Amino acid sequence: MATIYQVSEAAGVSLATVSRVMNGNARVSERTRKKVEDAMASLGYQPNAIAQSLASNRTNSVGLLVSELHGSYFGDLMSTVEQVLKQHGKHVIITAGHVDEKREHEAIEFLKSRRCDALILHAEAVSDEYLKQLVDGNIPVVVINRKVDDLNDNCFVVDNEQGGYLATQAAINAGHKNIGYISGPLFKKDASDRLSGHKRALEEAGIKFEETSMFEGDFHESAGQEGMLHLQKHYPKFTALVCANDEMASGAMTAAREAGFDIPEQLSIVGFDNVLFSRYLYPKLTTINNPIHAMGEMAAYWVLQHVYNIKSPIPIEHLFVPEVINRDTLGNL
Amino acid sequence: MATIYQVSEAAGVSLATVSRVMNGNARVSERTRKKVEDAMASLGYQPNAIAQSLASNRTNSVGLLVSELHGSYFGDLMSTVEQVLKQHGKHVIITAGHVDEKREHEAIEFLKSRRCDALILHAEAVSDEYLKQLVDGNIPVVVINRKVDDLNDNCFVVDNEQGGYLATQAAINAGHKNIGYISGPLFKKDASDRLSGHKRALEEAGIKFEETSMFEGDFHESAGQEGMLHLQKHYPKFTALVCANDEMASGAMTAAREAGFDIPEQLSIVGFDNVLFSRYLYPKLTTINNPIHAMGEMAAYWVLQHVYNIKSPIPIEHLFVPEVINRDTLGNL
DNA sequence: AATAATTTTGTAAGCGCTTACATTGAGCAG
DNA sequence: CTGCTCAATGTAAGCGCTTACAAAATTATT
Repeated sequence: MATIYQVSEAAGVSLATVSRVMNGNARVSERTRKKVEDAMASLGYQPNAIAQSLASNRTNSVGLLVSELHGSYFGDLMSTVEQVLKQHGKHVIITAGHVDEKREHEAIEFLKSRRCDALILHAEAVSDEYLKQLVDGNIPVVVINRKVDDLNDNCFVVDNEQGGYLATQAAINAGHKNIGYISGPLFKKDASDRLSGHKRALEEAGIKFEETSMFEGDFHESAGQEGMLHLQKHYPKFTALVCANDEMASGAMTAAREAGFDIPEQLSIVGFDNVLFSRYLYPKLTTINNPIHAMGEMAAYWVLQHVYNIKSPIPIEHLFVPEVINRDTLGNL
Repeated sequence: MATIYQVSEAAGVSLATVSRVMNGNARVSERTRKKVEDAMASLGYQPNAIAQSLASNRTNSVGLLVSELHGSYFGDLMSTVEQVLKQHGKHVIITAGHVDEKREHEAIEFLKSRRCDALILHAEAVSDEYLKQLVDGNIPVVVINRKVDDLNDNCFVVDNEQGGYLATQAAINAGHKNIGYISGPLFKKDASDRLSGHKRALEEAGIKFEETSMFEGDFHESAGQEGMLHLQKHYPKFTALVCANDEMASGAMTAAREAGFDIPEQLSIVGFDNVLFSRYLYPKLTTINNPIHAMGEMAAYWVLQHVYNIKSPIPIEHLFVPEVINRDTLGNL
């Protein structure tokens, strides 16, 4: 592997000059530039990014923490962030935190030890306190899908309460009065926000929220099935079911079908997130769009602007609005 | 950010000693180890991985190239590889090649410039020649899901021909004689292998392969819909449809439903890959398991063994066998 | 106690770059 | 032709570590 030294020798110039043509940040005469480029080409020279980083204190890479490396939600997020940053010559280092405090913490430490120029975090398990410390530290940090008090400028979130409201409102508008709800784990902010929205829509329509109409799941598919079973038992009069995410909606659909319900004729279902596979479902799932794509994009632009001084082509916004995606699982009563 | 120098000062020892306790590879007396560890803790010292890499010529990270960062197939692959490597303290740097020669090439160069200790590639667009060169170079490389001549020891592949054979055989065993086939793009080795398997099963059953029974798609969902339309027109007698991947099978299912077919009563469908969402489909897709999980695991173990001298807990194998996953879209005639 | 063997620790030379500063040399006004 | 300016290039220090080798401290051997 050729080094800059060999290039400088082959080109008959100094190290510094080679470095200059590589980085293009200082003036170099046309003639020497040519000599250096030729030398590079003939040696097949490839700069050592590690050495560059050490010397310049810049890695040109931003760390991205996601909860999982699979699943359409995170796939979307990773794809988007990578695409935007790569366009500007920056690279993404991805790690997974698996919604576990220790592992998230380790993943973040890893990114820091890797000297990422910035961090984009979808952190669910670490404490607000830790995140605040991080932001106060010497590395720029943005947080996706989580609102931390006093950290508004670093957070990009969808209005989960409004999303929950819209989902339930859609069901109400379709004439439903008895609406079951399968929630996410309520210790998670997004889950409890969505539930609040659900309750607000109910209240606004003059419908009383009944404890038995709700099941607290864990956002996984199986919780949808359990929830469906639970509701059939404890709240049998429901004609519509709002689920706090698409995975659980899918589970509920399977369970509903097994129980002999026609969807949406006998049971309407509304999901949340609008992940990619929601269109593969049959019938196609009516859901709430969680603009993860837009959030990822925005986070990437924030980093470009704040860390690399590349002006964002779109104004930086922090709160994203959800919207109803009408498909086939919500029927009129 | 504290450096090793500050730690050494605080602990009253030399740089070298601090480095030794960090790496645990040389003997250090219990007393000084303690002193150093205390100093580290009180300074909140975090080693600079960049500097470590430069000095040791080891990054403890392996590069992973996938075609896309989204999609269940790659999600699975990334997840698996990361999990295995992380268990052994190694990290994964993920890049996407987007099935484009130039971008794959750039992605690989990036990983090399990052001085990854090894590369795990799901490379679809670069040439065999390039891969051979890479393997001959000074960085260990393994290739997933692609068989390159003379590179058997570095390739991990599923037996696509056999998979294609099994898919069609399953349909034949269910009594079907007129079987449509939606292929992947035939310039891709896996697509043409699957088709060969399809033909072998047909031949074995004494069924003549008809050109009109096949449609060449591009592995995307839309190709499934197009293929379905094409077959209805040119090969209307088909009672079963084998698709070269699950995405296209999903598209075909949608088109079939729109055309009024009951699945599997009027039309049977068999997919290929067994990606995660195939179980979300309705009816649940009968498909061929593509052991991407096992391949990713194996590739990771290969790297651990060959690069880091960590013995693999399972014997290294290079050819993986596909198998039929019986679900609900294949019916008896 | 003296010496050898061994363990523990320190010294210093890099790893491959970037960059502040110094030097060189060309161009130009006077 | 001299002196000055400014663009082009070179020199060398250093980024934060690892590690070969040397030195010192400890333990074992006689």
